[in-house]
Amino acid sequence: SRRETDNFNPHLMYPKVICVPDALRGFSPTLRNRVNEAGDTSGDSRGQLQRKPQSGQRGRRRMKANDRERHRMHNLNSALDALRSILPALPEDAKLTKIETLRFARNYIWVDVAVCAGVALGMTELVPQLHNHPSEV
DNA sequence: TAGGCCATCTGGTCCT
DNA sequence: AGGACCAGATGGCCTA
Repeated sequence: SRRETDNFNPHLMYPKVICVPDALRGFSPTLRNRVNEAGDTSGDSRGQLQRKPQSGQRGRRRMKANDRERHRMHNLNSALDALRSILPALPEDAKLTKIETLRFARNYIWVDVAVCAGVALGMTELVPQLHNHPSEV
């Protein structure tokens, strides 16, 4: 990907600074459409507003399931935000993408934590090996 | 304009 | 039966 090749090398210990100037990040296109177009649902063929209104018990179940799924994904994103917040040396405006966050955390755990642990335990002979990353995920 | 990223919807599957 | 989880599909925004 462009972002990965230009800004983030998963083999680097830390990613380069990545600017994500998106004031609307966190708001889905669907929600933005709802706000901006006030009922004009063109262009969102799968959006809730343009879907056939589901009625009956099946429709109610589907809407509840959608709600739960939205909530579940928001929780997942909150967890990712929490992870981002504890990763070291990240400038304010350098919000990592999801995949970058996971890779960065993995590298951080694998190298920094493992090396520190190795040194602390006096296992210095293992430290050079820790710099050889296991296969990429 | 293509490609990356993202939020959301949806149906399937598994679990309680 | 209902909830959690997952993956595919879709469409909008952003950047090079």
